[in-house]
Amino acid sequence: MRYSLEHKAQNHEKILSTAARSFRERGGDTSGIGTVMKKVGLKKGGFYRHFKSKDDLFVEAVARALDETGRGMVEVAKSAPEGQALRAVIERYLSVGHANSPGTGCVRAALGPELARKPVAVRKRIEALLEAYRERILPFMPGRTRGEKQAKIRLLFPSMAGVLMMARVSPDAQRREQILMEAREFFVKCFAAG
Amino acid sequence: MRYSLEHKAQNHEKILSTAARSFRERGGDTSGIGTVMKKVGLKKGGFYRHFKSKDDLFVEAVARALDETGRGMVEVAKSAPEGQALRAVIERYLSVGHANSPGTGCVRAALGPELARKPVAVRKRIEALLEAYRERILPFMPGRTRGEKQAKIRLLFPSMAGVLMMARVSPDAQRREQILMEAREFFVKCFAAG
DNA sequence: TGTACATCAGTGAACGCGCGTTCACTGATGTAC
DNA sequence: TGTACATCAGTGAACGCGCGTTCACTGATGTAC
Repeated sequence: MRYSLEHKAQNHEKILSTAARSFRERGGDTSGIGTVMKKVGLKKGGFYRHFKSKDDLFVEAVARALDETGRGMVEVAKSAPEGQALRAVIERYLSVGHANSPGTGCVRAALGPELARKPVAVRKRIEALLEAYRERILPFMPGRTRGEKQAKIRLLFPSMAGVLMMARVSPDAQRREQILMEAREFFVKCFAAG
Repeated sequence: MRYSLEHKAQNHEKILSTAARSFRERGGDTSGIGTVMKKVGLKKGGFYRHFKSKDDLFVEAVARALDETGRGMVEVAKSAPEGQALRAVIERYLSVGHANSPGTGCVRAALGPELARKPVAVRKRIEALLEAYRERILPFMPGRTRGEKQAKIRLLFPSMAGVLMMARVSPDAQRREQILMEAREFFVKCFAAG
């Protein structure tokens, strides 16, 4: 049967947000279309009324995830006390909460190596999404020139992603907290000094 | 037919080293036993005379990879000029060569999120392997106490892994080089100052 | 306003495919006597 | 030293399974007249 335009938009949205979470939680290769569609409450055959292919969904899910987490970071920065924006961003990124919730967290830490393995065409699209993310963070970055700020962001976020990713490997919650704490101190000192 | 003990040891070794490379290049989920065995020159059925399961191979391959890259880092450190050991390690880790050869490179940057998704039992084994890696690097780390040195290593390597991993996402070779160069400067300044 | 028709989101079954794993079998090597 | 036998690495075929994708079909909704 036919459904209303609103109905379709709602399901499209559900598939996208479910995939964005599932990919980050399980990895793109381990997270199947069938599983995603089941969570949405549809049969997997219906998937192709919404997306061209799984690869297509993957890139859109990455886009969605980067948009949401980027927005989250901007919110954190904006609600921080005067001059503490970047510190707040770093502390949020390297929080225990972020480490324990990969499904709603940073794409870099959840899917980094997978992104690196994608064909160049896909990596170009992803690079553009990462660029947009950096652009949002730029206003909260110290530095004299625009280029200097960008360089710092290109260093800070991948570094933090690496720490977060490896903290997630640790089976010991206390150790994990300790690593994150030390990393927060370090990155705040190096990037948000003052 | 039966084969000599030496013959078996050789094939075991071949499977392990081929898997260690293949997993890092393609990811553990995307790299099948069939593919690995074909590269070795055997049929996939023969795999189970050498390993209990794919999971078993995965952990052993990670162990092998960490051992080899750890040894490589120690070699780099030892052949560096007086007082330049850690600088040499950082420069090797964040080299273009390392970025372009994930198959022979650091497990963290190639498989990090995948490791984080493994069950606790597996993560405990991997944590022990990472601990052994850190232990090897320890002598080249500045710091007053053993704990201080360990803390620095736990921060430095995951951070570098994140940068390397994200540099690999960049489709532009020049941009990739630039990021790595800036990161080398940064980490040398912060960890191997002097 | 009422009627006829086109649209198309979702279903359910099927497709070929590669996966990890199992198993009966082979036959040269290692071992026991 | 020579013979009989056990071992077991590797083969090849098969297993069930879930994957991404396709497609004929359904039928309520949106559209045209």
